[in-house]
Amino acid sequence: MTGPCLRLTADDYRSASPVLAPRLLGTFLCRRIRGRVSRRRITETEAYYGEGDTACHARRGKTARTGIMYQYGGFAYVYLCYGIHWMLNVVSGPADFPEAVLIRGIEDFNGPGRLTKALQISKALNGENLVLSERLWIEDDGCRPPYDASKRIGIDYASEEDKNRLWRFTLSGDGG
DNA sequence: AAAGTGATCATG
DNA sequence: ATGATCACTTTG
Repeated sequence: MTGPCLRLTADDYRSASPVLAPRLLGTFLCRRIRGRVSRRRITETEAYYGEGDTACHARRGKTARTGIMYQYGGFAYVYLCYGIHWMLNVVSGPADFPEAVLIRGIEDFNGPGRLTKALQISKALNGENLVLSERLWIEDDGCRPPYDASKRIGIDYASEEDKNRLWRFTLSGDGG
């Protein structure tokens, strides 16, 4: 069941990242480039939650890079990984608590580094306000697809407890 | 299996 | 100032 396509609001981003991450599955990641808007459904996400989450970039507290994660939800957190790939995250939750949702896949582009390349998302969009932006935002048409939860990947440095959290979310039947 | 690649952060 | 690290992708 779907309805009109509405931009996510500030309230939508107030959810804790383990709640927001599956909620974002099936919503549209929207990017305007030179007047053209591309909309693609989000197919895979991961949650990173607080300084107590040893997989989270904010595990060692607030720094120049992680400061944006301490904002209230609705901002983009974009950082460079392995010197090559830009990662897109959606900051969630209340102010002063660092958490975010990593966008790991969209229709036609699986992998967090590939989707940012396809949508030309880089450092210039770090800190973008997704509630107000004309360049990057998320829309919801009411689609609530079935999904699976599994362990996050690429976090060998985290504690066993945090590695075992089922905070990776994939559309059912999407290979996850 | 392993390289490529550079910003970031802890350490000195 | 320096070096280790890294929420990945591609190639062999």
